[in-house]
Amino acid sequence: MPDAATVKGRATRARIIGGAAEVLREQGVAFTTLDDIRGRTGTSKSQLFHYFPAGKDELLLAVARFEADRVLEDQQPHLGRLDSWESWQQWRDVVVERYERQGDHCPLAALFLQVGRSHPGARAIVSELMRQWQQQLARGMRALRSNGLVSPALDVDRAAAALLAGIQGGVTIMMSTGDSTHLKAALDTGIEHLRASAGEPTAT
Amino acid sequence: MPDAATVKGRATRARIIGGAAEVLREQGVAFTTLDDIRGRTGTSKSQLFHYFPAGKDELLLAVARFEADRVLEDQQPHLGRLDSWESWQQWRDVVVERYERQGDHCPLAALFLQVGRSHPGARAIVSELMRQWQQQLARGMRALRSNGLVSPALDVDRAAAALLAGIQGGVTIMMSTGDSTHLKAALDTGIEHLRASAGEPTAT
DNA sequence: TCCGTTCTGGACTTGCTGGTCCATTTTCTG
DNA sequence: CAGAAAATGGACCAGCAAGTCCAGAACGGA
Repeated sequence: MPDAATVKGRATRARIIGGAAEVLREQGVAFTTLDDIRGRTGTSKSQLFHYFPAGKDELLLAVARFEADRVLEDQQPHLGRLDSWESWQQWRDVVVERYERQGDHCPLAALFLQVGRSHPGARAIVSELMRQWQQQLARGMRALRSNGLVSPALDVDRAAAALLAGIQGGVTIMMSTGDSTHLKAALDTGIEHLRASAGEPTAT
Repeated sequence: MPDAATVKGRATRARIIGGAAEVLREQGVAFTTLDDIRGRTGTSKSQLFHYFPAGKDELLLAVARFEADRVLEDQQPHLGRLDSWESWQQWRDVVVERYERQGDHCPLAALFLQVGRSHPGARAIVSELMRQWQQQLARGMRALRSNGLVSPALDVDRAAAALLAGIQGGVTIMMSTGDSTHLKAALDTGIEHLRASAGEPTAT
């Protein structure tokens, strides 16, 4: 898997992935050529194919992995410590801020569509990301439950799945409309749903 | 706007759009060429450019419009009559069924990414669809409120935005993972949230 | 220092695909 | 029926972008 046998080689490979990620965010997958990536990363055609022998698809997949890793990292440390209402709120703010900054680009979605469902590796990346994300949300909900902040009857896994869906959809809609209202609504309503499950009255 | 001056012309144009929509669903935008569309629709190159002078982008945009129109239509008449818990449930089932049938293709998302944010018309289509969809959900919630089924304090617009986000995200996740769990969770949790706002106890 | 491996540069090929063009047929109008 | 306008067929073009190739430079181990 480590496609470089040398320190220098690994550095180049990393530079290619990072640079490609930049270009892809700026131009979108559909409008990015290998030459664009070559230009940005200061590499030559042969380097691209040296590190990604299978060509463009392999490179795109590597970028997808790279981006997927960032997604959860960017939400830390908050996502890992969802054990109080304050920490949920902080996490919520970080998510909103992160995606508002990202604007109307979702590198992952684009990458996925380009590489295609046919490719075995593409699905795995997204599936794994979603699994981990949901798992962390569920863990936070269980922490709340341990602290007696939400009802023991709450179906944690379903609530986590719903919240995750809301986030994804909020981001999707923001990409299309440029408006983060839906993302915020999904997050706030989701958290509110947790609060309500504790019987705590909800202030709108 | 009506780019055809003749009955025959309009028919051909419609055939092109419909056929293109099929091909795009099957192969994905990234892998569909004008020749594929030409083959499927039994037309010639000159016809394609006769009805869509601006070329491929214009055609894709027309298909996007076509697909967007179907989205809400497919949810009728349920989406228009969300005035009882039963009707909400029916609508929910229709949505799940529709997207499970559609499988892992979201023509709109793909189209949008391909045509690009740059294109002025692309955003408008999606924005308008989201606006209408959310509006219908909100109307349904107001109907519930009129019938005393949900709390008057419910922030209808926010709840509708959150529910819509959940649906979008559920579909997105399903496209990536092939699993409709998240979509169902989002729908069920959203409806449950409405129910809870009425003070009605929630069965899990 | 020497030799094999890795890394790099960049010219070149090749196939595809969007788009053009014009001749021909069909349809509408009066 | 005649002439114009619309619709159609399909050959052709041009550019682009992915991928190939090989020569040469840098590097690492003995």
